[in-house]
Formats: sequence, C-alpha cells, structure tokens
Amino acid sequence: MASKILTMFSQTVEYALRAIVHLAKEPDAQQTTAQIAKATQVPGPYLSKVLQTLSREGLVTVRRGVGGGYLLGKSPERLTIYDVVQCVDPIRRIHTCPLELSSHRKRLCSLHKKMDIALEGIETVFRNTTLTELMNSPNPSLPLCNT
Amino acid sequence: MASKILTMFSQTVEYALRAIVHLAKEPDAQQTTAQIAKATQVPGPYLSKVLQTLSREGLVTVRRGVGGGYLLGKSPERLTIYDVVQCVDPIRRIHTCPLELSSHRKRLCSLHKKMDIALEGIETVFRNTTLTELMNSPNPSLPLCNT
DNA sequence: GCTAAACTGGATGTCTGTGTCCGATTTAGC
DNA sequence: GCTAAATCGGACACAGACATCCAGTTTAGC
Repeated sequence: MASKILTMFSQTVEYALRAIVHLAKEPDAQQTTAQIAKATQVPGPYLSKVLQTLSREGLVTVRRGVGGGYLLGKSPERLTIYDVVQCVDPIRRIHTCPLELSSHRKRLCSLHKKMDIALEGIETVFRNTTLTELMNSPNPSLPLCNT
Repeated sequence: MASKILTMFSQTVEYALRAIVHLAKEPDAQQTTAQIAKATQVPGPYLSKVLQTLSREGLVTVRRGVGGGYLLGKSPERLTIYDVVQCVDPIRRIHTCPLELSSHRKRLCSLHKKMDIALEGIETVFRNTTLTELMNSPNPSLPLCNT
C-alpha cells in the first residue's frame, strides 16, 4: 500500500492514470513495466496487472519479448481520463433504485437522484479531459514529474 | 452484502444516508434500530454501528433503555448530505501530491488537479443539499418510500 | 428494586481490493 | 535454435470494509 489518502477513487484508478500519463509524455517511446513502475512509484507486480487491463481495452499497446514494453494505444487527444477510469474501475451511474422499490423503478427518489447528479459531475469532468490537455496544461508542475 | 452496485460511494455512506433520510421523514418520532433497519433495508447489526458513528458526531440523538431509540440530532434545514458523508466516510480533497514529489508540494500537477476538481464538484453538490430539500423535492417518489 | 427493552463495545467472521510470486510464453538478437 | 528480456496467467498473501454476535449497560414501567 502506497499511501491510503484516497476516498472516492480506488488505488487502481490512481495507478492506471499515472501509467497512462507517463506513457503520454513520450507517446512514441516504448516503456517496460519496470521503467513505468519506477517513474510512477507504483508497485511493479501490481502495475503489471493494471497494464494488462489497459491492454485488453486497447488503451495501451503491448509488445512481448525482448525489447518489448508498452506504448500508448490511442492518440492522446482522443484519450480521456474517463476512458482510463472506465477501463479499470468503472463509474456506475445510479440508474435504478438501490432498494429496488417498485415505485422507483423508473424515477429515482430525491436522495439517489442527488447522488447520481454528483456522479454525473465527475463523469463530465473526466469525459472532457483529454491526455493532451493534461500534458499542455499551463501548470508548471508536469504530471508526475519532479521538475 | 446488499447489492454491490456502488462505485465511488461506500456501502456505509449509502446506509447512513438512508437512515438519516428516514429519520428526517418524521423528525419528532423516535425510532428503534430495528425499525430503521426494516424501513431502509439495511442489515440491523451493521446499521447499529453506523448509527453509533452518527451519534458520536451529534447527527442523531440517542436515548438508551426501554422506549429509547434514535432521533435526528440537527434540524433538517441545517443538515446536509455532506455532513453525513463526512461523518461516516469523509471525502478527502487532494491537497498534496500523492507521490510526494517535492516540486508539487504546493501546486498539484494537472492530473491530480483535475481529480481534485472532480472531488470539489461532489463536495459542492453535497454541501448544497439539505435534508429539507430532499424531503420537499417535487419528485413524486418520496425518499426510500414505496408509495 | 426487578424486569424487559434498547443501545454499547468488543470479538469474530467473510469477502474484495491490493499486492506478491513464479512458471509459462513470446520474441529479438546472436 | 539458444538465450535472455519481457509479458501473461494463475496461485497465493494481506488488510480493510462489511457484517454478525453477544455480554454488558442504561432506563422506563411496574
């Protein structure tokens, strides 16, 4: 366990985002699991699993064998935070009543409606944030970079 | 385990909100753990723990002994979803770099900044939603009520 | 004060997310 | 084809969230 500061976002999401952001920094440089692990401070063996998940969905491209490693699977301007999150630990909007009350079948009660609105907000922020935007942010702190 | 539909919000948060909303329906009627458990479909023994937590923060008032039970501890118009969430499973905003990079000490990188903005959105929705608003919603489905 | 109703606190059980390990498989280079 | 670099897949380990149970304590009503 790294830190356990997170609520709302799972450790896996945090790790997946770090890896993707790191790969996006040099979209053409193949990187080995060990290299990514070191740069992102993610436990190597676990990162390996996360990368496998990302690979199944095509978010990263893998080459096995000597000289292999990972590469960003989509162009950074068409890859969003949302894509990454949904791949490893999907946000599930609340569509039906968690209590399965028959009268709420089609229309959520005000409580669950509010909770869903909160989820919608996250979804929107994440859908609208591409990797390119993250990299080109005017923020002087480059993602994950200690510069 | 009830359903396991949730991401982002813990089961405990869902349970706590159900209990509070239920108590808010009749702010002057003392309710026993068993009664609340039945109405909200929350496992009784676990609900008991959740109510204890809410009680420690004064969100609910408890009376022990015969004829005892729980009562809303604050007036519904001054009690928000945020209060409940923070009590049982607090949302932690991202204030410092999770990687503890020295150069991000004061200014988050664009990735963590975005994640924090998403959290801020939830926080705002929850801070601005009082129990009164939930109860008076024009929504025909009353919270947790199968009417 | 006795009894029964109700909460309290601690011990315990279970399951999932996180994290590790290792043998099997793929592949570049000789 | 051999070897070494690298991923893949499954098995295992651990911790925390969720859930249960019970003996102890409080209290209303007799």
